[in-house]
Amino acid sequence: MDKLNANCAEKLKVLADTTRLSVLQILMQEPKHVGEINAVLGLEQSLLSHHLRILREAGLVEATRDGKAVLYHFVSTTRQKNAGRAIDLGCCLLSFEE
Amino acid sequence: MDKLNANCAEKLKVLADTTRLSVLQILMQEPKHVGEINAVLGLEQSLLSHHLRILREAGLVEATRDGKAVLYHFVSTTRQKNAGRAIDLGCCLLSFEE
DNA sequence: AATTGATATGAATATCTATTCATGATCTTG
DNA sequence: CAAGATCATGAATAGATATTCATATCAATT
Repeated sequence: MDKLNANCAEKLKVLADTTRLSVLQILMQEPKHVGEINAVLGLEQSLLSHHLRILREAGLVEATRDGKAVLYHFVSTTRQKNAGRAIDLGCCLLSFEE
Repeated sequence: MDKLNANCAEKLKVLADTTRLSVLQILMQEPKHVGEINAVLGLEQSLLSHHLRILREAGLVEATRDGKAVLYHFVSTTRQKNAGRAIDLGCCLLSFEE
């Protein structure tokens, strides 16, 4: 029961960041290259890269090579199909729809 | 749009902690005194108190004096009435039901 | 194969958050 | 009202996370 919470907290930490939320919002609309994402956010190149890694390791986004660029897309799970604009953390479901 | 995310991230940070999740779980069942909460969690007295303040300031719990003890209860919002075992952050809804 | 473009990685640092410790406040009871 | 019980607060520290900077990787192009 405490271990479950630790796991859940860990996943929430991934989302509890302005930059990562912005990235997710962007990718929830459509897949984008790193450069395109940063055209919107205007961050230090490496900083965005670090945040993308965190999102990747959390399984929230996936990357595929596309020429010299890399294309990122939001990973939607089965549970999300029923749940509109939401993010499935396994432990809980974060829904943004009003 | 970035400010909204900043606000949302701030609220998620409150939840992104093992101890605070545990406290919320406990209080979602029924109101409890600080001592009762700590009978379950077994933390340093002041540490629990610090976490309770964070939850209070986020509007997730409320405290009322009860003799020399203090009774805490989970604050449920209207939006939650439709949403079973969930936490309303204003910016988004966290649901724990499976 | 050398150069350029696009992204990732690692180490160093800065910033924030959790934890502890000592102390203060509030209520009850003898 | 002094003492004990319960909880809160503040300052100090430890620990974690974000940010920067320099460098590495990988693919395309010349």
